[in-house]
Amino acid sequence: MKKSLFESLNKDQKAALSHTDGPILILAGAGSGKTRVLTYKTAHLMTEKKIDGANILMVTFTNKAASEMKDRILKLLSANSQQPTANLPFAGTFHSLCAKILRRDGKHIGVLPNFVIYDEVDKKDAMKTIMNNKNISSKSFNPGSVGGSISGIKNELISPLEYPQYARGYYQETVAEIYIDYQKFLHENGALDFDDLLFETVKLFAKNPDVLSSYQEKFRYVLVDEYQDTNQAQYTLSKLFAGRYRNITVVGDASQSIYAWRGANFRNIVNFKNDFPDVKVFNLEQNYRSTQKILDAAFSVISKNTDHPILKLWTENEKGPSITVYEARDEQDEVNFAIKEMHKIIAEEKNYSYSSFVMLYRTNAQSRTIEEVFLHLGIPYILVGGVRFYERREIKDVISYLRVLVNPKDMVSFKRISKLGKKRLDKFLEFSTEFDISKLTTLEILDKTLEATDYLSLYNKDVEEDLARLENIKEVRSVATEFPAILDFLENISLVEQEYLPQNKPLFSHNKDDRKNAVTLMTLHAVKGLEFPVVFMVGMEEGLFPHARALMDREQLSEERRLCYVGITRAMKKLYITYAARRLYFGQRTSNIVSRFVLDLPSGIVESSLTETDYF
DNA sequence: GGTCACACAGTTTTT
DNA sequence: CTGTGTGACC
Repeated sequence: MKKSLFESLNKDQKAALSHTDGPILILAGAGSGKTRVLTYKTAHLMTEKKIDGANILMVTFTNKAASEMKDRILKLLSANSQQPTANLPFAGTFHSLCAKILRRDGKHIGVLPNFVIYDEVDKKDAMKTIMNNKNISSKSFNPGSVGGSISGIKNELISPLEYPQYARGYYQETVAEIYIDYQKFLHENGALDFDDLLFETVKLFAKNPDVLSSYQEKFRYVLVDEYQDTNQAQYTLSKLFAGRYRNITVVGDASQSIYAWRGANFRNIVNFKNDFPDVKVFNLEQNYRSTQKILDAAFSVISKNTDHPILKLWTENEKGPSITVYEARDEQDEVNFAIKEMHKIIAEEKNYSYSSFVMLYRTNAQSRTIEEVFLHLGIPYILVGGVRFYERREIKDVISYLRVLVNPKDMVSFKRISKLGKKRLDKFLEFSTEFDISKLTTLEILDKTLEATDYLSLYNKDVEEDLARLENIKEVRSVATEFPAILDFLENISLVEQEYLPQNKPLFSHNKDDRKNAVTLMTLHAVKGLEFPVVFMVGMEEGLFPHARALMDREQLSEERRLCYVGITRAMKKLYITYAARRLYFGQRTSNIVSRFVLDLPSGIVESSLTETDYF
């Protein structure tokens, strides 16, 4: 590696990446240059150690993170004036990796290469069908929560045959029965759900040591990002991949584990040394993102957790302004206050615009009031979250037609298109025999389907809501051009959430420049991995954050605290914390007391906004 | 097969 | 408050 590249890293970062072989644990604090170390390490492996990129596996938790990694590695390699390398490392999520493995080798365990991937909506539909067949009322058993339970069981790698021995009580025993039928149903439909992608791959490896062996040979170097958020299945897969060469680097921070409710277990990172006793551990504790006061605030909140290790971050950055805490009269006053502060900052400071700000809340339900105030005042914003693009009704409808073309066994999709009208279905079935889809591009198939079924006539251009749906279908068409092979297309839309395109979202302005210049609104979960110059954390009240459901449970409270830590550490320059004395929640006026997390902030770095706010 | 009224529940959501 | 699901009815 070129000296200049190496020199831009600090001592700890250099140490962490120059150790290339054997098990390595990098405890990387918020804003400590984690992605940097991972990408440099990969570049280092390729250029210095002459490792073929094809022998390196990089696993991340989002596709966005994966493509960022790829971009940055490519840049590093070309900056290092390497010949354009033929092989770049595989960088992707566990799910996309497993989908690829199963398409190739799933046949050994009865997984056919044209399987479809069921998302949460499909899963719920499947669950309803099964529960109906079993005469289980969806009143006493909510299909969504049964699905969630089964997901948890699968992530623990417990099969339908094994689960009954763990099931306790009526609910779990019923889940055990549904689980058996659900797996059978998926199999009959040629479908896998997200959890199956992982579990089936583990099974494939368990039953076919030679297949496992071929992947172990291929992936001689394994790097796993966000290791604190791995579940049992992902943890097992990591160990399997690294089982032969033991060149495994895991990166993460227990304090940022916020997906326990989804099976993530931060103990996987805490106990990594039990799995690999000869592990080399590196701590990255220098923070490049935030002011000292923000780090102090974050530390004072997270240090109340005693169930996991906590990194003590430090920075060479300035101390910065105090944390502003504001008690609003109600939820509208809260947002008005935030906007007033934004305007002050924009007016007084250079280089600040609406896009410098993010407003973070605990629950999506809170976003509506916030949006209303933004709309009312005409402030541009981008709302991240809500209904996922590919789970929107019109998208699911259109995709279902395509899925049935590819996999006629898929009854969930078939049922869905059946509900779109008898005539439409007949025309579709007639049309489906007329073409050989293997000879057509995705876009051609899509357009022919839309034409044959006259699907678009369901919507009326003059109705605003319908117009948005038509726009969304247009967006699917543009994705279709990117993936001319129908199987690739279907896999992509299953595994890759569409970017948040402002035009899908209620936006104040239709002017292109204004779109970029917008305040971001999102949940605390969604902000992980991002940073903003100014962060507003709103609704800091007991019952909202920490959420009411977490109040009675130590572990859940600990996770809420980590979530708060994640929120605080997103801020680069200035942090605002607000709560409302009274708020409208589910149509009820409630008054909550201030969040314990606010009370945990050290008084020396906090100022109440009743006084003049202190800027930069 | 489609529509309407009513009841009811309502964290977070990388894939 | 509001989105979703259910059951009754045309």
